[in-house]
Amino acid sequence: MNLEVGLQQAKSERARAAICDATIAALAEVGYAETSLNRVASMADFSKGAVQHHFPTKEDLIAATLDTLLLRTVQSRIAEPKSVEDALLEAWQRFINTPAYRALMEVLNAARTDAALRQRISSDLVDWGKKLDQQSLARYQSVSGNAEDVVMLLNMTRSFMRGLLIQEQYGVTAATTLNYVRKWIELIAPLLKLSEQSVSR
Amino acid sequence: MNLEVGLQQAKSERARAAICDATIAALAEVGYAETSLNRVASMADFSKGAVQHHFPTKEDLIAATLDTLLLRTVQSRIAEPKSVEDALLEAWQRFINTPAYRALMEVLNAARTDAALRQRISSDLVDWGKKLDQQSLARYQSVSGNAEDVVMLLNMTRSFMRGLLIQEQYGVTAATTLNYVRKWIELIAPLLKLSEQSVSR
DNA sequence: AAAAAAAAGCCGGCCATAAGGTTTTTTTAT
DNA sequence: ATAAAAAAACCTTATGGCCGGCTTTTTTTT
Repeated sequence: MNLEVGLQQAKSERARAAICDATIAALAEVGYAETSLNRVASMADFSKGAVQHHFPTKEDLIAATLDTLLLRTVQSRIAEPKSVEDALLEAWQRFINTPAYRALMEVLNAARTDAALRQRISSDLVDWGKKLDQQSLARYQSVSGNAEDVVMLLNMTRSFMRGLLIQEQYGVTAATTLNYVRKWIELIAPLLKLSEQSVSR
Repeated sequence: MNLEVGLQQAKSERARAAICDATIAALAEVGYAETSLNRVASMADFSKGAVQHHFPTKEDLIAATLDTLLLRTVQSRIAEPKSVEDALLEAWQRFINTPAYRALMEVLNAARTDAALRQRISSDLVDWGKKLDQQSLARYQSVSGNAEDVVMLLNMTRSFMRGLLIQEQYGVTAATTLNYVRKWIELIAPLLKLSEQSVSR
């Protein structure tokens, strides 16, 4: 009767996932500095000891959370886009302008000044960047025929959207922000076209 | 003999400026969370008591520092630009890609999740945004003749550059980043032209 | 005497460790 | 093969060291 190989392992896995989810929520809501073990524990409905059992140090917790975050953003599939414009707008609405991406930015920002954390996560981030580039190449083509342009334009778009998230706070309405996104797309889209089979199953 | 109206006042003013400078450096180097009164005091070569005399609470310190930061970035004059391209590149190199701007972003990011701080600084930030918009209008014109476009394009440029600062950390070289900047300038420069008297003395 | 600066002390929250207790898995012995 | 024993994993609670922010008190300067 070993259908469920590792009842305990499964439980453990569930616990780790729940804790990482709570960490993401905390990062998005209160930022990196306030994302304490205490807070994460109470948000995940575990004791602090449980959290520390699964993730001995805070760095471990953050690194693990970042991994699930990166994985999630890469795996997020976009419904068959009709046009480049649609695809980019979707990217903003369902990929960047989300709590999860805000959590990601909190970690990135923290890593800027925390050398240990930066070292710990940098290789993951580099891999992630490469995956995103591959994804760009798979989904888009440059009208100029230059593959490098595709990667560049998509990275620029992500940069722009990240920048929007920061500006967001001071007197710029969501509608204005959306206008900026549309304008950006208007400028960029003519340089791109969708690949034939843009949906990879 | 009141030639020096407030000798003490002047000294106090100098102390405040030095403390704010130290705060900016701390924000840029170690981030918002680690910018403690202790650290600022030691960096500015004052006692903690002195810092707290001038800025009773951390919020006061941050708010004052932000003010000098905003003032400084607005006042930063750009040497008579030869072209739109030059002007935008200068904006990146001497305005955005600087420790001071990084310090500013630390405050902005902290304000996202710190309601009290956000409330405290929001009006300053809104004013700052307006000043930047005015500056954009004074320096640039849209080839379409539409003034709104100028404001929008310049704000988009700032967003994009902010986003570049974040990406900076993970495996993207400074040269690549500069390439992105150039590409963006290449895209939007044709939509803008310099105003006649772009230098307001 | 008033303002500025320095020093000292308190409070609270953070991360980390360690000592139990409970549940699951593995090993051993019959 | 199966039941008991041992080991391991999981989780809780308690504890301690540390540090940042705030307040109060003392000293220095003007």
